[in-house]
Amino acid sequence: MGIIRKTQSAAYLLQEFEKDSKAISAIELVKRLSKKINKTTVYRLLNKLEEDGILHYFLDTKGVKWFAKCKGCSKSKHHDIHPHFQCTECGNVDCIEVDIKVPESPNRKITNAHILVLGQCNLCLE
Amino acid sequence: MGIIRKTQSAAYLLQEFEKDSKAISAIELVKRLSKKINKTTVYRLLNKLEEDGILHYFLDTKGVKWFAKCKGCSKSKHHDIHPHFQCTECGNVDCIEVDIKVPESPNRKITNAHILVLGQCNLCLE
DNA sequence: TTTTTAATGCAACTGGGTTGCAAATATAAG
DNA sequence: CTTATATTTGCAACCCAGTTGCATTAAAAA
Repeated sequence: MGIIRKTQSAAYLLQEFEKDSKAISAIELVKRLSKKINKTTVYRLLNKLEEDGILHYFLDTKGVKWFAKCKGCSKSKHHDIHPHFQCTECGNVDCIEVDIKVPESPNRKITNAHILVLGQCNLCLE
Repeated sequence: MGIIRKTQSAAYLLQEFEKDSKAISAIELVKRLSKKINKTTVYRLLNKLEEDGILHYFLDTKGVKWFAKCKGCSKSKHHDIHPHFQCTECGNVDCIEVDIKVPESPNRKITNAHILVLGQCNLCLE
């Protein structure tokens, strides 16, 4: 897999990530694009863009997939091991641009970590 | 909800967590107990035990639920904010008994964190 | 015991995500 | 520009972890 053709669908999808640089759930994308792109195609594109290092994804507390633009990732390796924040009130998700030190653990070889931070976002705090 | 009756089903379920103190996926529990307890009941018991602070749960990389015994949690509050480790080869999951400092983040009130550490376990390293 | 109330089993459902396959579309070849 | 080739797309049907409604059963209270 990999290397995407310049198709209409791919353009529409990437456009959504240009608007604002926030994370978007797959479900939300399927809804937003439902008039232009088929659900199946949205999921296939998302997976392909992830493989190519254009997007990265993670799961929220419900196990739902969220996608966001990568910064400095390549097809061969994702460098996006940053934490993600989800607001427990409004459900919005952001990337937290912080380098994190993956916990050490004896007798194990640790290669990655998924960190989801929960709380209230600035909008919901007021 | 809360406060469980001493039923056969609950006893069978808790017995599984006595055997070894590892985390067990809901799917695995449903399988193991399929001859004694109905799938629906397993899920209902798990949720109830979680509410009561007997078990805690978290999601793995696929969004599947895993449960493990709590240590020092109460009905009113879970204290299990420790990381969990999942082996990318065999899929087994363990609790990592380490206190972690939840990342700070400006303009947000952070209350919790889900940390899933990935890598190879001691058995799969050999 | 009998009554009350919570727990259970069953079948049907939910919903995020995937698959098979034929039709459409982008790119390469001529 | 036209045709050939290969990737994408849409559709419908499917997968499967987890949930819900409801009648039945089994704890615990009276």
